[in-house]
Amino acid sequence: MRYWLMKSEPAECSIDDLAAMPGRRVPWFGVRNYQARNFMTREMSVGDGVLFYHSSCPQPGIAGLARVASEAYPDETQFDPDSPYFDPKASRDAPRWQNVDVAFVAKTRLVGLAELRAHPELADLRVLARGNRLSITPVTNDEWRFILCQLLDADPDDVQ
DNA sequence: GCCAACGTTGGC
DNA sequence: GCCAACGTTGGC
Repeated sequence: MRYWLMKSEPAECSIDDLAAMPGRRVPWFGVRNYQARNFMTREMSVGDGVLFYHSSCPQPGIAGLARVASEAYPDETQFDPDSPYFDPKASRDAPRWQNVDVAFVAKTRLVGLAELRAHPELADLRVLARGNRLSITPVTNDEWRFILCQLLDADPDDVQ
């Protein structure tokens, strides 16, 4: 079981939008970065924990919890000429881009960037690294546990 | 709107 | 394979 932080622009798909989806899940389409894609195809497993992060918005930060709900499979939008994510170099026979499904777990309070940066325990959180632009980043067990405790207002030592 | 940082492209 | 130019990301 691993943990991930996945960025979504709330104007595209907010945590509330995810909660309102049929089945409360959505294909994580539109990833067009090889490193992020490889996380989905090579390192994610069904059931992995996801920090749902709102980016490019007035209040960037963690907005909820989700779960990886499928193996990776070809991202439909790469084949659709009308999609902004269309990739003319992709074909059904040779897809370039993949996505997993992500399922809603909970909406949380907004944990903003300033708050995340204020905790020394999160000094190495990938999404906080200078110049980071990856839309999917790994989260360590300790980081996951610490952030959950922040959300639950609990002491990390009391939670396993 | 600015701009730092990074990924991708394409000429050589 | 190098690297300059360009496009994109994303916080501020």
